[in-house]
Amino acid sequence: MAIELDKFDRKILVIVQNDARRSAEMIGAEIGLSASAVQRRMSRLREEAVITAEVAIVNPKSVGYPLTMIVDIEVERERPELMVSLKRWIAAEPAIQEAWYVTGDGDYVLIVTTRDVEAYDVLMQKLMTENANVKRFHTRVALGTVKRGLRVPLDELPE
Amino acid sequence: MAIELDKFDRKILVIVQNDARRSAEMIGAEIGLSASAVQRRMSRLREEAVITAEVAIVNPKSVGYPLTMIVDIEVERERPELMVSLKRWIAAEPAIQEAWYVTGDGDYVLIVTTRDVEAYDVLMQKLMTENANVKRFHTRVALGTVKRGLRVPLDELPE
DNA sequence: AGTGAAAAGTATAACCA
DNA sequence: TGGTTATACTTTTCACT
Repeated sequence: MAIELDKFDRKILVIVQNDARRSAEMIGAEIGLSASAVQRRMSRLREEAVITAEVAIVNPKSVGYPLTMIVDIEVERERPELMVSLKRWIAAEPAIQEAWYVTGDGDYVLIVTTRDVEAYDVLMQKLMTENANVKRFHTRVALGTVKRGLRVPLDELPE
Repeated sequence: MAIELDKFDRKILVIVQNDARRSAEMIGAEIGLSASAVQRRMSRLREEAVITAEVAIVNPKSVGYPLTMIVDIEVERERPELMVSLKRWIAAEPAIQEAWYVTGDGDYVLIVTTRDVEAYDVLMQKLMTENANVKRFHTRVALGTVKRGLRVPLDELPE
């Protein structure tokens, strides 16, 4: 699963994790490589799915999605087929931004964003109705976002 | 805070939230607008910080960061100045990808990624030592990632 | 692998409707 | 605002080290 990355690859990743619009020429000047070498490495990183996507980050508040909830879900693990369909349900629901299956008693942690509490209530009722294995859930509302990102801390690596 | 976005803006955002490499021409063809109209809207969206960044998403596993932890932190709220420095500490720590201040008894929720459990232990010891107001923390390890992203569900909007 | 240069594709900005 | 055109960049591809 881990792919061989040299110093240059890691430096490129550190840069494009912050700004994917940087031209290969600029990146090359920064790390000491020609533009075409940077381009070739970028295609390889995309090819090997080290870079899985290049996306625009939208400010939720400026488009009317100010609410973020951290939701703990307790699930009955007895029926594996229901677990599979729950995962599909989560994956298909746009309001659920992130979801992990975590240590503990059959728990999932969800990050959910909605326009208001009503929309959140509707969503969670739908979740309970359409997934019989969800026993209960516990909601925490984000009062403030300290940090948000998916950046992998490559700059911390030795060398 | 909320900015006026018409149907075209929202369609553009839906597309670039998934793929920021799409050319304005392709986007225009998809939504029925000329390339330059799309470009102009894109610059406006960047200008007004509706789009806050365009970034490459790196697969943590392929670069040797397989561990994700969901960490609940309990904080003494008595001294506000310590709260401020805790927030700064979190913001400055690259291993902490996300952090929210949430409802409950002075709690933060953190999403942390590290190379191994040792690195995680070191990090959390450092957190406790350098932030006197952190009373205790509780760790859940992500056994599986169902979904990961920062996509705002604009496609759900009326019209 | 890396470099450098030509060809193809994109973005940016000025102008008209 | 949206569309069109001209110019400047950027990426892509290819020949060579």
